Amino acid sequence: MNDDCWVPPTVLLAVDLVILTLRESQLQVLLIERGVAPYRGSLALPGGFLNHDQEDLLTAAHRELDEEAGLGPEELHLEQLGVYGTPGRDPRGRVVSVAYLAVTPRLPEPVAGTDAADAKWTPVAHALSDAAPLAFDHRQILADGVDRAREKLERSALATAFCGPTFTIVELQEVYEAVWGVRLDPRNFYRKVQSVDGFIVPAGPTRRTDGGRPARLFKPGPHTTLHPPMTRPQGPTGKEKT
Amino acid sequence: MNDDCWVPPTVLLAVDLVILTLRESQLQVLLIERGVAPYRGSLALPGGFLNHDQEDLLTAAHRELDEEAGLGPEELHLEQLGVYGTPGRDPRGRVVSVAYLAVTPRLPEPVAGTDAADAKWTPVAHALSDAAPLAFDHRQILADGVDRAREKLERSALATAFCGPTFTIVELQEVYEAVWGVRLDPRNFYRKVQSVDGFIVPAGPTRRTDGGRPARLFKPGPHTTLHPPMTRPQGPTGKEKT
DNA sequence: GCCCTTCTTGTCACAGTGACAATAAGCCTA
DNA sequence: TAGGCTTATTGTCACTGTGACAAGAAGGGC
Repeated sequence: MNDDCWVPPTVLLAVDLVILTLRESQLQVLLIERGVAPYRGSLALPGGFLNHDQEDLLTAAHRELDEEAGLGPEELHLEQLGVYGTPGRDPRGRVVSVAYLAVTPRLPEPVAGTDAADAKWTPVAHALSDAAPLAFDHRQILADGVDRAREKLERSALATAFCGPTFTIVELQEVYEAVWGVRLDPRNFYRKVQSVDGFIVPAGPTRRTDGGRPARLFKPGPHTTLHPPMTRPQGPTGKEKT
Repeated sequence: MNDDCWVPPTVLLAVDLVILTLRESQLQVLLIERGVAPYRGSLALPGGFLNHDQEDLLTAAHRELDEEAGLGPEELHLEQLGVYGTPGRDPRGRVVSVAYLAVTPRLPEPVAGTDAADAKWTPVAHALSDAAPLAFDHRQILADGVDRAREKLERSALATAFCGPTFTIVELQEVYEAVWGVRLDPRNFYRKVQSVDGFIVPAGPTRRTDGGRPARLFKPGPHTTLHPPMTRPQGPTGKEKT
């Protein structure tokens, strides 16, 4: 009410990154092993505090992305996931963290020799299991990030962000299968994905082999929203209220 | 990097609320007229700083909801919208604001006699127009909130939050029409909305009149996610990339 | 009882989808 | 160089969900 004669409390602001990729047909996330307390030795999402008082949030996220994952501010899908600010989530004090979601194409090697050489790709299924307790509330953040990715696959062209500049339809299907955790019919997927307006466009007459008949190459189309949307099979578990 | 010998910057944390309702068949938002600088006299979203160092974000949002809108922490849909922390968005310093989205049933009167008697419902179309410049970056926050509501109407039972405990199908249709800004066929809407599993259930044999044939009453069903989803007409403007 | 209004139930053609068969195009081997 | 193997691409078919539109049902007012 009377903001005049009252000093509002301050908090520490951090950013955390959920960086997803596809490796060995599995959805994987980039985790680092913490070298300092708290949670020293635990796995955690890449992230850190704001550098200075005037640093923009998105800028900070990109900076961390570069520092901890060696991924420059290229055209890397980076989207705000949410804020996590429950008191007590960080033993160091009142830390409020802004989480971002990033998706990157298959990378041949885990980033190494960089600032944070201890960054390693980990299958999401393992990171979310009880076997690998993450630091802070990072398990929740990761779960939210994966959920977001699953949803966005339905209505946006996010799936192409998992692929390189060109890709085959089967590769695109593998993205959907890995992220959604389902099996899809190649024939129907082929038909469907091509009927979505502006999703993917043929990339030259090029081809690539793989054992059987060579597959056509495609690249991301002009549209980022999908019409009609890709529909996820298996009537999602109709959650009950309350 | 070396978190040890370095003091991370602190910021001021605030919450802002986008409170939507339906009045006179229009989507309206609750705005307050600011009584103090900065932006004194301008319209703004309800909101404020954290009360104390240990206050939870959601708690703070509910507190503001009560203080500025007189809406208790009843079963009011309150959902995190995003973080707005661009440096310079608030002349008072580095203020990072967490925005929440709330939806409430038709209220007979603008909240009055309360703490913030200057709160008033404003049609969203007007609040987003150039005619009524909002304080800070609240226009952007409002736009994001409305977008979110539009999307959630498709796949969640959010529409029922605009209605009272019981409602007719026509009333529900008015929600969709107002939020989406479209006209829907009553016959198809009637069929569709009833075929969605667990969306709405009949509320006793009760009825209510309105001039013509009395309409059946319904209440929210057990499911909060819609299958199949309500589809928004008019192929959304396929946005171009870049 | 008749008209007017609004709610509710049908009908019909058509697009989109899941299930599944058949063909095409390379490589590999004999 | 003719199979044979593997994988990609093209079809087919039945069925569901949807948009467009007509017809019937249930009150209120005169």
